[in-house]
Amino acid sequence: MDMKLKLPYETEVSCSKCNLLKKCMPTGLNHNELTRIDSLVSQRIRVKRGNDLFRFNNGSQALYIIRTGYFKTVISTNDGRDQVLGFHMSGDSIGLAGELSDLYSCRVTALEDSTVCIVPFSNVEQIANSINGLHSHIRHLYSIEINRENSVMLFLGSMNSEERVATFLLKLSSTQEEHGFSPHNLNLKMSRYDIASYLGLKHETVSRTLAKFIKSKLINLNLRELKIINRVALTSLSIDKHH
Amino acid sequence: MDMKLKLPYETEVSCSKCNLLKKCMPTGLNHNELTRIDSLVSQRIRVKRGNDLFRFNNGSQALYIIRTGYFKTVISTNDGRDQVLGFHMSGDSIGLAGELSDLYSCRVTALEDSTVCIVPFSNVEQIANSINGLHSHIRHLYSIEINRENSVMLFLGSMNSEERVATFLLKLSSTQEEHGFSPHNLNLKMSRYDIASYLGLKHETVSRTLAKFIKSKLINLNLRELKIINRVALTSLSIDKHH
DNA sequence: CGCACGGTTGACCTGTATCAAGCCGGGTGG
DNA sequence: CCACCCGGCTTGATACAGGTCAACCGTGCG
Repeated sequence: MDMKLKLPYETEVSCSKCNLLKKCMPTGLNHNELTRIDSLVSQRIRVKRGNDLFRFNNGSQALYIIRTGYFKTVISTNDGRDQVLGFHMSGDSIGLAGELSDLYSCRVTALEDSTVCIVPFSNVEQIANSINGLHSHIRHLYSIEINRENSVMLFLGSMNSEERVATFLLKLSSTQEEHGFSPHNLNLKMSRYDIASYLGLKHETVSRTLAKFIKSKLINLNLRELKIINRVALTSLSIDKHH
Repeated sequence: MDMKLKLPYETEVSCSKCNLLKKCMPTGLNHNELTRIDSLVSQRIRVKRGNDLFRFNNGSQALYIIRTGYFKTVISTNDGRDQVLGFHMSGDSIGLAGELSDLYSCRVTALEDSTVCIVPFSNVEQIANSINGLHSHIRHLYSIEINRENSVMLFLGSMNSEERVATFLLKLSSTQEEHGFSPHNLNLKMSRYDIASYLGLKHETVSRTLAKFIKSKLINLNLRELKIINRVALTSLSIDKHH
């Protein structure tokens, strides 16, 4: 199950040369600090599609930063219920929850072949004081995560199925755009089941809602290739009636 | 609206003499460190029931630690929809989300007269390096919050109304117990509307579900005085079938 | 004292779940 | 290379949980 493959892999790069650096570390580091950054990362691993990026239940206490690929995080109860908590792509940090409650188990599954940098908090602790803004950067990562979860709670708690799906698609689209991809053509990495779980719906409802969007010419959809063709209408369906 | 009342108030105490210290700061501080802790708190304020503990949208960047009282956090969209994100009592930290997204506005409302200590992160930044474990303690606070939100997403995403209400009551009960109160007699500080919003239900549904619980002798209820009389049955209704 | 708001309960309606059947595409083994 | 199968997905028919609308009551605040 735990199919972390050790290096080497072709994309092995130091942090200081990584093009994700500005997303994953504080900005404005001087040369001195930059050279220290590399020592934060204890490991760079590959995770193959369908496999879990495991977090040992206690004490792991590391930040997992996605270099390439796509993940979902899933919480499950001991009576077997699952809930997808989120999707994550390159530049995102996961593992912030740290020590987990004993009530639930949480796993992080690769939805495509991925590479991940592991930053143990103990390393952060050791050198953070000598790197300007690293602590507040970590805090920033946390607050991003909390804000993300807040908006998930919002749609889980108060939106109907159309609003949920529309919001989901728009969010996906803007994330794509931030990563330099087209905001109109989405390549869904997750199954309808994953989407359904994430949105608190059943997969049939997701299918039907997407079908409705197709019929009313808001989107085109072929398998997992989705094209947004009427963003305005989609936005007016979603909860955030802005831009 | 922003009814923070300045000191003095009778419960004015230094951190080092505060009985919440072990909950709100790292444990095992030496005397030297203890004396520094007080300088973390920039202000201790009162918030009267019904008033908001405001957070200025950007840059506030402070930790609000509840000394006494009870709060709810609410997110609202610009189209007027509200979602209660959580309830908080003494010892809890709020404001971890820090800078908020521009999409939603978030407020923290006192459900009873309360007192709050304000710890600006800038103060933390200044002295954290000289206090052992403060940084990791702050991280711990974040991870508590994230875990809390995860479990909210779980019931918002996958539970029916009975499970939601049962889980809610049991969670309330165990929180009470942790604070040294009876786990059987709950004094609900929040309205049915608040509960409903939190649980992603309508207030009528909350009422009816509670009525069902009363009829089947799981609880007694009079206004906001709630007594758990069949905890086992309640637990078997809730999602976590453990202890 | 009275009013407004929180809460309960009933009757009815609807959105989403549930159950079921069938399709398609990709991966596997013969 | 083809056939098969399985899992992901769609679509339809039906059921029901929870939402909606409405009336009413109690209580606590002004």
